[in-house]
Amino acid sequence: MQLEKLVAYHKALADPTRIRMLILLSEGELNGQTLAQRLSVTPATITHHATKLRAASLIQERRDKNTIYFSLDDYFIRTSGSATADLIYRRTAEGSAGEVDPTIREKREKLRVSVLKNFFTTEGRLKSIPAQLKKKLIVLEELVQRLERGRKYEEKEINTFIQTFHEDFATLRREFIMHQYMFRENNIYELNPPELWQRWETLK
Amino acid sequence: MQLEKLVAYHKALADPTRIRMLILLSEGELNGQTLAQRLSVTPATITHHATKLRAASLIQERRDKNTIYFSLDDYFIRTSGSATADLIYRRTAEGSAGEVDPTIREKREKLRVSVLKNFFTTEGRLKSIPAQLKKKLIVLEELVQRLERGRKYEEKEINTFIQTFHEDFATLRREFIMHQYMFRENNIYELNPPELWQRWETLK
DNA sequence: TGACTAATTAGATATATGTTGAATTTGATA
DNA sequence: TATCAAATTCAACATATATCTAATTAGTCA
Repeated sequence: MQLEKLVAYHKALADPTRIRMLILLSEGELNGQTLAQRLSVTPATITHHATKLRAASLIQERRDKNTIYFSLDDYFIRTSGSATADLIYRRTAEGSAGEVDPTIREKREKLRVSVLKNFFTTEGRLKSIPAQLKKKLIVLEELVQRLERGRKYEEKEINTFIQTFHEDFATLRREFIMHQYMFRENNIYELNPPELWQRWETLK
Repeated sequence: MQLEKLVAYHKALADPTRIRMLILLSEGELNGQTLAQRLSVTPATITHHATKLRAASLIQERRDKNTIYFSLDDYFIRTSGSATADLIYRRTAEGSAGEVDPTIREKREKLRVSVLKNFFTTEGRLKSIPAQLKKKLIVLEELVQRLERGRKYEEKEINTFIQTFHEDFATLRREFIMHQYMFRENNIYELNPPELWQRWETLK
């Protein structure tokens, strides 16, 4: 049955330790001992979780001597669009060391300007929602920065806000959440701190 | 913490009853009693699951007199790209009654021809993977129909097959799975029956 | 072969969760 | 107000699962 596979997939991702495992693996392959140490659990626990992640085709293994190295299954890495993959993949995009090459910064700014020019009308309305993730994020960030930090918004307010730019408020509202620009609780929306935003600059 | 939300989301979808609930709701809103009956559980169980689905923003509620009607949160409906949303949303796309307006059929054929023409070279190679879901599905279907029904493929075979059309075999292989054209078990790939395929014709 | 290391398995425990029937609450209506 | 229907809460149970320690297996290398 088909249903069961879906459930198994979500079960695999329904545990904090396993997600943290995937996040660690997104920076490169690691063996069981190391994973155990980094996650403060025993090797037995790693084996347990590895079994489930493997069953869901989320990780792969490679053996070298006595040691088994785990890594993300490319099957999984490729995803962007699921919030989960976002969280895990985002970190790999940019090395945690800061400092950006000035040439790179220039390029980014150029891209940003060009996206804004192409996707917004002269009146400032959004012509269409970019399909390409990087461009979409530029647009989302552009919109979201017009919201007030720390203020709580009703769903209706958000809808109205979005509609001044684009008719499809449901999609955009959802994208705000998915890419961590906002969060919602009991239908109240609020801006996330920018550290949590999915930033387009970090995508390769 | 951010991690916890992700986990909660996956937990919400990590139960067969809840997924079946969402599938039922994809055909329209239903109240608790009806859901209970359709799923062969008690109303208490529905309340329990509804609480979790609501917490994950997957359903909405509307009250009419004494009765509460549940429906999918548009937040969720919009998704396409996650296999889960695929499974749930697919059913809503085309009314189960068959028969398609011949004008519509013509339009579809035109779109298909145009996509094939635009995305394939004259040598039959794939120029690029369409970003738009509908077009992507046309391309995927075009590729996948060249595979043999009922035959089991090694991962390497699939890679080789795909590479005759496009270099990025990892992405395409993944798309085959995501959109239900194939399934895999222990790294053996096999075609799904066409009834399971995500068909582009059913997208509006 | 024997010593060593990484991984896995097995058994145990605590916690989480899906389900139910019974009791309670909520809202509508006669 | 009394009554009815739908939903929710509560208490109980069974099952699943995350984690650990200890024992075992697998594989390497001197």
